[in-house]
Amino acid sequence: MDVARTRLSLVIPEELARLLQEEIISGRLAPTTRLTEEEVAQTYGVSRSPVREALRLLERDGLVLKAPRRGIWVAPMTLKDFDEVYACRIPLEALAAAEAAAATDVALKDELPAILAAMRAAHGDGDVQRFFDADVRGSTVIYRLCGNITLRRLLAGLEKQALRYRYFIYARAPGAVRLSVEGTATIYAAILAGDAPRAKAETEALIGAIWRDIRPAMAAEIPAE
Amino acid sequence: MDVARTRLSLVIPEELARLLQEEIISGRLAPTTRLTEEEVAQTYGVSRSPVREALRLLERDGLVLKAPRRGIWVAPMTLKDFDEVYACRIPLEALAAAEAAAATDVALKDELPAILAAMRAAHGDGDVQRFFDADVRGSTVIYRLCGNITLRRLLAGLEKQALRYRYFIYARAPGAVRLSVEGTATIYAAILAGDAPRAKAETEALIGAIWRDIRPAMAAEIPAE
DNA sequence: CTACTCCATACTGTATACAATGTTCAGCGT
DNA sequence: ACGCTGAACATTGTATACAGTATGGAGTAG
Repeated sequence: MDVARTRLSLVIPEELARLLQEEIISGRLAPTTRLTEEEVAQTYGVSRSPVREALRLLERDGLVLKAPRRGIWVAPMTLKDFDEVYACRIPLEALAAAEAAAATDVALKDELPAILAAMRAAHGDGDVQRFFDADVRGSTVIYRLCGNITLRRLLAGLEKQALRYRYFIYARAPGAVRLSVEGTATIYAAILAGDAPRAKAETEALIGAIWRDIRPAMAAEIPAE
Repeated sequence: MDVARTRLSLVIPEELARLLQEEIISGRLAPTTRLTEEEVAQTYGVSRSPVREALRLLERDGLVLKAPRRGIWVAPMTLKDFDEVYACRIPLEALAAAEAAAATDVALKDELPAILAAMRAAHGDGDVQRFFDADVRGSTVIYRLCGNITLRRLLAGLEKQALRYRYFIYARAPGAVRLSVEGTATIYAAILAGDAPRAKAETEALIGAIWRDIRPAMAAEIPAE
């Protein structure tokens, strides 16, 4: 398919992983769906070689599960997995926020207000997709600010799993977005003020609050494990 | 090479990654060494396909760096990277220890004393390699105890980077091993007692102490970045 | 009707061939 | 002498062919 080839032109495995990742996070590729290399390859008009690499990348990010000689499936969404992701996010995102607050890259910090505005606007319009795009951009800015490449690597692997659950809930209960928007505003303020301990504490508080807030709805919609 | 093929018989990329990982952690493959796929393939008597997958795995674990179309290098050891790894280890290892303390798998917990004994014995003999083998086994037991698969995935990627620095220092200043042995004893005691908060606090204390303890020697031996 | 065996099939894993790109160094011009 | 250009080379990226294994269903025995 020529359209796919064009979009994949730079580095096929990474681009392919990004496309598949969007499918999985948005739920268009349902949990436990079987992915065969040949089918993915034909869908995107490439051979199995880059597909295999893309699937390894998705495995690294926890979006697919792989069993040797048996195949690959979209990772199931379970309450256990949800809890695990949030338990790990709290300390890691807090660490990232603290380092971001201590950073000196003013130009990068100045992007945060615009991102917050975009989140608010999307929230006002009830546009979940746009809210997510802004949210992801905000995370990216914080990761770049903190400059800890190792932490960035770890968070990249968590963020995608987390977004999957957040997308799932927000698409069903858009009201839950408000909690995220307001908490994000508080965190950005702390980062802009250069207050690392407060950025850390506010991040721990927000992620913990979101966790508690959406967990009951999650428990009603997905299996325990 | 037949010997290599035999050792690689199960799942070649994973086995290959494990062998290369040992080479890197032990320093036999020096930082910034260029790795060409063909050369690795010939060394182990396999084709480039599994080699490429193995190198992706090592990239995931932060042991090699990859630039598209340009090649792969053993990741450099720098003070910045060292600091990053330890900053991330503190909250993640502490979380793992806390969950391990709360676990109920008595059979698995009972393995800890033997592992501690092995660490002490290796320390007594000044055998760095054996100390590390025991240390890694201990980490594995804790990860299995805590049952948080997501956390396990994140730590697996950190542990290898961390071991590289620890191996580096211990091989030069074996006395630093004592700190690790005694701290580990305290943590294991907390886990066996089912005291999650103490396991968490002791782990934070130990990793922070090791960090501070070996950092000056590290600063003298490796570049800042 | 059930359970077990065996075979066909589909898919993953590995090897190899081919394409494309980055690097290096000789040769030329300034 | 120095810098630039370009072509040969080395190496990665992709496609395809082949090998080996897990799965599912037909067929048969109990």
